[in-house]
Amino acid sequence: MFTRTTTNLSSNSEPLANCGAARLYEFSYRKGAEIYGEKEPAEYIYRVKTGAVRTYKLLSDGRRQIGAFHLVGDIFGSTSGDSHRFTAEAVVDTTLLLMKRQRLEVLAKADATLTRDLLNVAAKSLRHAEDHLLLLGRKDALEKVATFLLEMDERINSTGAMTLPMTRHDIADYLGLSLETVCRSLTRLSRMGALSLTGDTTQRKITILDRKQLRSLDLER
Amino acid sequence: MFTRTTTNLSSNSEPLANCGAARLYEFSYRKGAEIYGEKEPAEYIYRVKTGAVRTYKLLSDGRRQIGAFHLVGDIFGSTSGDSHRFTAEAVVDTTLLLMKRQRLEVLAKADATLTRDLLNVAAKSLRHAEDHLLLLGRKDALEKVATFLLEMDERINSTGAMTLPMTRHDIADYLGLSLETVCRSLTRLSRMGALSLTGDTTQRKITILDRKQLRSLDLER
DNA sequence: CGGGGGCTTGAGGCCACTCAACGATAGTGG
DNA sequence: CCACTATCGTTGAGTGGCCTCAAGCCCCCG
Repeated sequence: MFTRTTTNLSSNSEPLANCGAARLYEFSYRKGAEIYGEKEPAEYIYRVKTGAVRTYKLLSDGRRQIGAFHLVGDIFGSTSGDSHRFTAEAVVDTTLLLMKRQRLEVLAKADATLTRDLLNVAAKSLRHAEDHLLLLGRKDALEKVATFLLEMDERINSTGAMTLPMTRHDIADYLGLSLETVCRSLTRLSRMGALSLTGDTTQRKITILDRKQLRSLDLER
Repeated sequence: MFTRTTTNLSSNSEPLANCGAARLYEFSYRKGAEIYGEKEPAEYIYRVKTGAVRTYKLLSDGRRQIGAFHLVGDIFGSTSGDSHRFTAEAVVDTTLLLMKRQRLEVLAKADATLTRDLLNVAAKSLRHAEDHLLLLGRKDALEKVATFLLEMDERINSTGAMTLPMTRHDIADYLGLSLETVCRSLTRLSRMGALSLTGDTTQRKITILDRKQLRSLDLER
């Protein structure tokens, strides 16, 4: 919850955890539902309670670029500007906690820790975007998919076994590929022994078998 | 300067302009000189007084992705984290104004406007990065170059006539293309009548002749 | 004057794209 | 219960856009 789930209030591990003073709202979205649209005024900050969210931009001819996936615990919508630059949609059925921006800013005036938290949230988004620039601009398909799998594993549970909430189409639009290329890259990685693909359409399960091999494709220095 | 160049202190137009209280340093860099390296501790915030700066990431095999160009007046290095995520280099001979991060943070504690400025600077970087994601992931070569020219025109003087400080190679690494493709795209745009290329190697001058045509290639909705 | 850096253009190849077909599963309504 | 449809994933065939390699030009500088 934006709230006191945690005993550790050190601002790094759980930013905005100590905001009991602000009113919290909870809201549920069906799979595919829009949470906010590009250019809408940014009224709330959100935290994922259950489910997953994608934020994206569109070109006028329909090409889509997903900027980020937000998983359980993630905070998003912190556009430090008046209006959103992305559209946000529920990837699966999703519950969010939301908090009024304005209220948060008022609180931040009196609370230096909260201010720092807000800056940290912004900085984290920036870091992610910057890493993604390198991926989109300079990595080939196999490298993109390998990087994606390592990112998701780390963010879901780091066990190497994951059931992805998003479709191949979503992954493709996140990585700047076609969905067919995502498929082919996964099969290739599977054939290389780096991972195993099990489950059917509704339960896409991926298990990382050889993390080392994936890391060798994820060659940031 | 980070200083009082401006009479308008409204935080939107000239963030961090009112920091007379903080000590300012001035430093010059030769063309190609490194300003800071990836993973170095982030000690300063910078503002371009004259010249231009590129910030980039490298893959271990040498592929480079330029994240942003910083022109006169731009503020950069505001990694709200301990260390830099990019390397910064002077594109041409450059003079920077710098200010200690730590000092700035101390001042920000007492000054809500300054805090807001810092958030705004971070937000602006984020916005730029997010726009660039769309470009890198979903635009073709001609669209990338058209978008680039419109961005540069707007940031330099909006007159349609500009002398770019960066090389074709820099542009390529910014747009996720090869330098040859950048060349070919420029020639194509020139042949289409959208712009004119004049000057020699040392004075790369580009004049936009048909802004409408460029905009139709820059099809964000 | 020779060398190096930057820009342009051409030739050819490859990677990722499009188009297409097919299998599997879930949901819907007769 | 069973077509019927829609959605998602996988795989193949063929194409095309961008990359690589290469050559040549111009300008500056030692």
